[in-house]
Amino acid sequence: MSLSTNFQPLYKQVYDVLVERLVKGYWKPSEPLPSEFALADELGVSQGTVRKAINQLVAEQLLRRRQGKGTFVSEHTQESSLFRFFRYRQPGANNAIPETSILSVKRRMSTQVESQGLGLKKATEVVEMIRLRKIDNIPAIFETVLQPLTIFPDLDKEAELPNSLYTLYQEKYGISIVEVRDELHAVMADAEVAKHLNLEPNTPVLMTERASINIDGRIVEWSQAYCQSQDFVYANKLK
Amino acid sequence: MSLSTNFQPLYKQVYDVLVERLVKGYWKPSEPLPSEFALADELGVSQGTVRKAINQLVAEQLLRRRQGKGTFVSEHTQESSLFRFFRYRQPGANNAIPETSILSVKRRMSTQVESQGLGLKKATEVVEMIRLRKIDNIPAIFETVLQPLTIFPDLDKEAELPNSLYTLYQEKYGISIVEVRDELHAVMADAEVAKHLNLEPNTPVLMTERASINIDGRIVEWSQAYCQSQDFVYANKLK
DNA sequence: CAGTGGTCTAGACCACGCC
DNA sequence: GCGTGGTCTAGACCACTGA
Repeated sequence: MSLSTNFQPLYKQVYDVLVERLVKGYWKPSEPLPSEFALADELGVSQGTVRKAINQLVAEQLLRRRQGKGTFVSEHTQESSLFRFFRYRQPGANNAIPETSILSVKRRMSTQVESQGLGLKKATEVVEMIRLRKIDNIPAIFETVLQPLTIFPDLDKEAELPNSLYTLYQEKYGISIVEVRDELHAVMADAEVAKHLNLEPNTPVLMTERASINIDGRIVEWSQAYCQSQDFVYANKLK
Repeated sequence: MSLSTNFQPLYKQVYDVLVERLVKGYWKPSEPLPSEFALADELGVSQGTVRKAINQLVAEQLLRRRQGKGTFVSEHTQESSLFRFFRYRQPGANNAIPETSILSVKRRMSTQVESQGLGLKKATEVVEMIRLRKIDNIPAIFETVLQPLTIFPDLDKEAELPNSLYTLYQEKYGISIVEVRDELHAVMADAEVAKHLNLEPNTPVLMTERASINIDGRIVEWSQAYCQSQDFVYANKLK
């Protein structure tokens, strides 16, 4: 493989090759990559250069390394992806893991707002999932998730929908979520939200709009979630 | 300098030495550090090891490097610290910079909630600043900021309070904020908040409690901010 | 034990900023 | 031209894993 045609640093070219292979599913989640020396030989660079590219992918959590064992493609396990992107918890608490129940799944066309949230100019056919998530057995989040059928064909026919959808995305559709973008609003709970969250009408709730980004940079999911704000907060560390 | 007494990797020991010097103000913001080779000589390690430690500090934004010039201690300029930690903006917008006006400054003892927010077991004497921040000339955020006087002696006697306090903290008090922890709530605007944000009473607003962390790991500031949610959102990217 | 990643070194050359 | 950081290499040794 020739790497010398353009003027990016070698390690960046190696990085790009690795990302491309990950995107294309050349190595599957939880599989090991070849060793640093093997990759270095194949690509015609030194082991240190491969290491630098791999380290960046580890920092971005696309790969994991274990000394003595090897370098592995990250899996989105239930717990890791919940911990990583789930921000709601009791005030001061460290972490929370929600239980999720699906209220409905159907196909429909996206509205204009939703299309825009998905980064599209035109309406597209989507799967709409409505879910209720509980934290410590308290109804916490009432959520509508949209997935374009072009990206997730026949997602609505899945027999089992897991607590964290990202696991399913990765295993069945080759989609690895590497980033989410949230916008938070404070709104009044409407009758439906209040009912599901067990609130008085006209209680303020947190509303999060979230776009989820695949490893290849596309928005592949858009959701709108209402979280009751009596018992829960959206916690965020900025560095 | 001997680095061989404990069992941490060399680069980590170098990192710790550098952090300690930064905490103690051995090098001031915007000053250059010695070159990699000079540091390597002084500490008795190779240049590559120093580089690894410095790279980590660059990733944490405590240092900045410029090829051909040197390595510099980050300054919290007005703009950079506003961009870095200011999360409120119009939906879909990329960035916003607020204008800030100070409504009041006084000394008092912290309440129990505030002491806890500051990570303290007992009440302490604090400066309380109340500020109103506008975005695009719209009153957006009504905010109460608390600083312990033990950390910021005579802060209430400052003649000029800048738009971003972090600049002042760094220049006058040797405090460098490296992390903030936010908890977001949705609450009803009370009469005072509604008045300042130009809202009808009983409008839902976003309330953010923020603890700000110094380079040495201490919480040095705690604030509570009410942001109107008609025009603005709290935007957050998670990776 | 062999194979993996983790650390550390020494030295080469390049790209940039400045005098 | 000189000094800085940026990249790349080659090789040594250590620490962990599993057969």
